Parts: sequence; structure tokens; C-alpha cells
Amino acid sequence: MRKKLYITTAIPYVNGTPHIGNALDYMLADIWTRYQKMSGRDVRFQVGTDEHGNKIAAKAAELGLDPKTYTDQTYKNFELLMQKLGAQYTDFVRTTDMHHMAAVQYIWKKLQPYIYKGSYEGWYCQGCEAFYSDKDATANNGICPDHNQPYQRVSEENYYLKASAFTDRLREALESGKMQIVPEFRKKEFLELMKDGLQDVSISRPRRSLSWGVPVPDDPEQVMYVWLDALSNYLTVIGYPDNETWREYWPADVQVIGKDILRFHAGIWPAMLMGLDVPLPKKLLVHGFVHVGGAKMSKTVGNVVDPNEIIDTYGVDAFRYFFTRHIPTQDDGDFTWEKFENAYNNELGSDFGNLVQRVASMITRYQSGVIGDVPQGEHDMQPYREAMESLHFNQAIDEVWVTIRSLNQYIEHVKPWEIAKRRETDPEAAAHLAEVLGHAVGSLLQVSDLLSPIMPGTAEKIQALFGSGIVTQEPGAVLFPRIYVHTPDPRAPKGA
RNA sequence: GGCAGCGUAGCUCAGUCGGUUAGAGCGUAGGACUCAUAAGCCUAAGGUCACUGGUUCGAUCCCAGUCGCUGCUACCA
Repeated sequence: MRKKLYITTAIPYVNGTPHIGNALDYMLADIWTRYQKMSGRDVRFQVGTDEHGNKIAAKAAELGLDPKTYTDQTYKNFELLMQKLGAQYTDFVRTTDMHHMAAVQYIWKKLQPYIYKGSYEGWYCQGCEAFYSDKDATANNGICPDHNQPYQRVSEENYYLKASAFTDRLREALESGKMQIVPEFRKKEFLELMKDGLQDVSISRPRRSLSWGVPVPDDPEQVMYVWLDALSNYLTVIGYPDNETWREYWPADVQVIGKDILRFHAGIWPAMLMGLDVPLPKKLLVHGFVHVGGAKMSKTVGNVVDPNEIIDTYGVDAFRYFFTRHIPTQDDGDFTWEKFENAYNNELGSDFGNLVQRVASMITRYQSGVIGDVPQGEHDMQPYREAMESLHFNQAIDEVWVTIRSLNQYIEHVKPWEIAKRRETDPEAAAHLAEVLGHAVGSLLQVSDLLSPIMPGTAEKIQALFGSGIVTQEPGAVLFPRIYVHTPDPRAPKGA
């Protein structure tokens, strides 16, 4: 029996609101999940939220709430986005879950041989009550911009994970491909980063400087720092260590992450796993950032695009379409409302929606809705499959559009409307027409299959429209009705 | 600075394991049609394939250098 599959997504910090990057995680994982399910695989699909840390505690205090009450509210923003995207996840983990916290403590204990007490030294601002990295301190010329006072060199005691002990094994795993990093250039980047060896990483903080977190076992003065807590979720959510079924799914087949957290997932995380004597994940899929009109999205610039707004305006399938096809799966991409709307109107509306419409219309008009024999779609699926398997979803959808384009060309070429006219004089014309339209339907049903991991709702609609053998169109129910919010409406009267 | 990569039609990019006319989509301009969501189809425009030098019978594709651009350069999650 084939191994059950497991795919994970990064768990966002619930301090903020969900952004496009989170949506990409869920969407990519969901496409993969649906694609695997099509081939009958059993897939477990994890999502979750990261809910500990000072920022959460501070934000909660600001609102006069205790941290858990606060995260009980905010984690729902993420859950809502996942659901809105149609993500068919199977497991939702919150780092504040009882099972997770207990499991993390177990993990800590099991990692004990690789944990040592050390002191963390960094630039501390008394006003902020926080440490800053050398980079930050240098960037601000050694002075905290918020409090206008110099950073102090302060050290505090905490525990370290001896990641350095796993340098060689990790390098071997990456170089041999036992643990893949996709795309390849991210692997090179990381290997370069760790060329002098993995750095030991601090995994706890004194309770006085970090109150909201998982307590370190057997040391009431220390609380776990984010990495150990958050990264462990990938295991704890599937039942590790007490529920043995976790073994049916681990190692994860794909772990979807953004490029900003590659180093944690390629470094600390494998070190933890090796320390636990648990296999490494098979593959990290690293996606890029979505820019807006060439600029980085940032709150300060104020150009942040809310995925919810896109979905609410154009629908979830349009969202999934654009971010699959026009944002390269493995690289950075660019979003603008104009680009999005053009893709929506021209590609989804004109190329595709209109194609479905014209075929349905001719069957209704010429054959009273009766489809007749539908041959199997005959487009070569190999390039599509290869693109899906290699996690180039944008290329896969390009392949689908080749079919859509060629079906439009086919219809222009055979001109069914002329065949229809010939039926009065040509006794064979009716059969010929049915054959042509049947072929078109077969092709569209194939498109529907190929599209189902990416645009499940649309795939279902096509199936519903043509799958029964009779076309029953609801009046006005076109697939992607025109939307002109960000681009000029060509239908508008001149001068309007 | 180091490492990785990029620089091909107005725009976004593909491609050539070195070889007759370098490709796609979008955009633009024409055209024929009418089943369809002012949609679809056909045609065209002719870009020193960044620059310089080298290897070669021959380079956009190989090598070196130059210029320009991008990403990464470990404890904010």
C-alpha cells in the first residue's frame, strides 16, 4: 500500500491580519492536495496558527484581554481565509492547543541531549524591553529610534539547541536530495548560508522577558522561544508523539513555506527532527513574494492587498486562477488590480467562459440541449502532469489554456453554425453537427478535469452543465461575468 | 564585499545540448465571420537576442571581461 500523503503550510502569527502570502500557502497546498486526491491518494493537509510570544501578549494587554482570549478571536481571521479559499485541510493546529503544548514539552525532553544552557547576548533597548539584532542596531546607528537612547549590550541566560551537531547530516541530506528544496536555487542559497556550519539556536527566554509561551520542562524560570514551539506543530498536529497514526503520514511529502522562513525550515527544523530521530520532510516548496506594481507590499507604504477583497469581488476561482497562473509557483510575482481584472475579463471571461457559453448555446439552439455522444477529450495530458508533479502549477494551467485556445480555433474552423444551416438540404449534416458539438463537450469536460485542482468550483459548474447529457442553462448564468472596477468598460458609451 | 541568477519584439517572458527565415502571450494595426460574455478566428508589424573581446567553418546560445538589474547573506515572527 502506498504511503499516505502529508502536506503542511506555515502557521502564521495571529498578531496581524491574513495577507496574500498566507493565501498562497493555503492555495498551493490545496492544489497539490486536490491533484493527489484525483489519483486516489490519501492526503492529510495541515494548517494552523502560531499564538505565543510577546507581541501577542502585548496586543492582548492593550485590549484588556488575556492572551488566549485574544487569540481565540484573531485566529479566526485565518480560518476564515482558508475556508474562503476553499482549502480542504484536514487538521488545524493552534500552538495554544493543549495537545500541542504537551507534545512540545515532550519534544523538549527528548531533545535534552542536544540542549545546553548558554547566554544570549544582544542589543537591548530598555524602552522596548526587547533585543535587537546586530543588523538592526547597526542600521539605527546603535540608537533605538523609538526611544532615542542607545542600545545596550546585554546578555541573558537561555537554552540552546545544538543544531551545529547536525551540520554534516543535513548537508548530506540536502545535497543527495533526501530532503529536497524546491526550487533548486533556494537550496543553493541555503547551502551557501550554512557553509560554515549550522548555528546553534536559542530556544528559550527567561520568563521575565517572555511570559506567553510553553513552559520549559523542569525549569520554571524559562519559557520556550518561538522556533521549537512553532515548528513542532507539523508533528504534533498529526498526533505526535502519543497517537501512533502520525507515523502513517510522516515524513511530510511537501512543506509549503514562503522564502522568508526558508532558513528556519531548512536549518532548525531538520536539526530538531534529527535530534528526535524522526525522518526529514521529503520536500520544501518555497514560494516567493507577491509584489504590487513592482513594489514590495508593506504596511508603511500602504499598498497591502487584502486577499479577501479580491475574492469578494471576483470570486475564489478567479483568485486561485490568477495567483496560480500569473504568480510563478516558485518565484516572486507581481499583482496589480489592472492585471488581475484584465486576466479575469480576457482570459477567464473571453477565452474560457465565452467558450463554454458558445458551446452550450449551440447545443441548446440546434439540438434542444441534447448533447449526444461525447468522445473522450484527446488533449495530451503529459505536459500538464509533469508540470503538476514538479510543482510548477503556473505551467500546468498554461497547458490547460492551450486546450482552450485550440478548441476555440477548432470551432472557428468547422463552423458549426454553417453546418446547422445545411441541415435542411444535407441529410448528413445533423449527425455531423452532433459529432462536432460532442467533440467540443468532450474537450471541455477534459478541461474541467484538469482545472479541478486549481479551480474546483468552475470545474464543477462545467461538469454540471455538460455532464448529464442535456444542457440546461439557467438564463444569464455565465461563468465569469464581466467586471470593470479597475479598468475601463469597453461597452460604455463614448464620452460617458 | 561574498554567493546565486538575470539582461531576447512596446510590455511579460520562452528558447537555442552552437548551424538555413529567433518564438509565445498581452498590447497595437488591418481583415473575414456571427454560435457566443463588445466575445472567438485570421494576418502583419521585422528585436544589433546588454556591451566588448575570445574559442569555432559558424555564437543569441560556450569562455573571459565590462556595464546594468535582482535575489540570498541565520534568532522580527
